[in-house]
Amino acid sequence: MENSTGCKHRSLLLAELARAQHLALQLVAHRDQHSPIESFKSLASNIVSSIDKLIHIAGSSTSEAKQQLAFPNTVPEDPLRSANKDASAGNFDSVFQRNCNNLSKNRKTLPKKKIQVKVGSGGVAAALDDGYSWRKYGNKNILGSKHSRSYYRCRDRNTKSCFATKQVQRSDEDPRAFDVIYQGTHTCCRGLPVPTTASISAQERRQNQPDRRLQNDQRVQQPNKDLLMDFQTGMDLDAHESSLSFRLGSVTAKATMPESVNGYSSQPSKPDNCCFGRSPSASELIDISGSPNQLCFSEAGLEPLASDSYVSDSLTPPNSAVDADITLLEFDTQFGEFSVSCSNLFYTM
DNA sequence: CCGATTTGACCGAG
DNA sequence: CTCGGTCAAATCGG
Repeated sequence: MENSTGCKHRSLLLAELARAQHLALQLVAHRDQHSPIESFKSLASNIVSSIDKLIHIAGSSTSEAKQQLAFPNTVPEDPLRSANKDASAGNFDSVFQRNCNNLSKNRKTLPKKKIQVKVGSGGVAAALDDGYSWRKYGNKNILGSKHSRSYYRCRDRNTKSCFATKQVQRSDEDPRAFDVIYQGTHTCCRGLPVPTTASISAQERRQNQPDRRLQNDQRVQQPNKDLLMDFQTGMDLDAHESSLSFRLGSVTAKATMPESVNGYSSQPSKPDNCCFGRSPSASELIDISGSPNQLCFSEAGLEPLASDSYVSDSLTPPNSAVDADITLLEFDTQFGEFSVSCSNLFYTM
């Protein structure tokens, strides 16, 4: 239940979000009109200020909400991806250059996506299997926690420079639950995940699937990029109603953020926000979190960046006022409905 | 032998 | 100084 303070916070937040959106759109317009760099900088500065305000508003509610507001339910952008985009953009911003230079140093401060998985009938392995291939690189006893935390990084870290990492720790409250913290997005396009299954340590894989080579062969799947490319423009983000509408093929849909997002309360067991529509009886789950799949504000509203344009375009200042990562498309093959999980809604300058 | 995990050491942030 | 995150040598197992 939301109290009056919560309502007030929400109103403030939404108003400030609307302002930030307006500024962002102005920024885009300035780009196209080839306005002087000073006005561009001024707008950028205002947007930064607006975001700062947003963080403070959220922060006055809870400190956790503060982080949630800055990077709501997010699988954060991979630092390497930033570096690549930076490089391809040629000149850009020193902030991203620093990200590139201080990859490991900044990782700690990167936004995280925390989820909680429960061990079901499939066992620990199935509960923790997210379809990606991880290599354990550390284990640590955490102060105040009964269970140690395991550190994993993507197996393609060296071969494909995929810097995605995750931490797995058994919950103190519920021994059947695991807290999983993801950092960075996969650039390896490996393992396309059926969300109901998921990631396990190599040790756990061995325990359950003795033939590792077979496992390795099976895990290489390609993301459904065709669907991503079919994602059409015509989106509209309504900051006042916290909704996102868009079309996919002939289907028009509207997503409304749940209370947990609007009220900035934390619900680790329900990491996906922006979901909508009825629960499909026959659904096809497509996780595209490993793909470049950002939405980008433009004059036309909120629209997706095509995979191919992602690297070169999405971090160039004029084109990237507001981004959102889609991590999950849920398509109901029976009813033609689908839902989108926006793991990220953030500003890039 | 090779690849993966374990584990103590190290480093940086707070 | 403490603690979380990472490194890398040692160890394990197929």
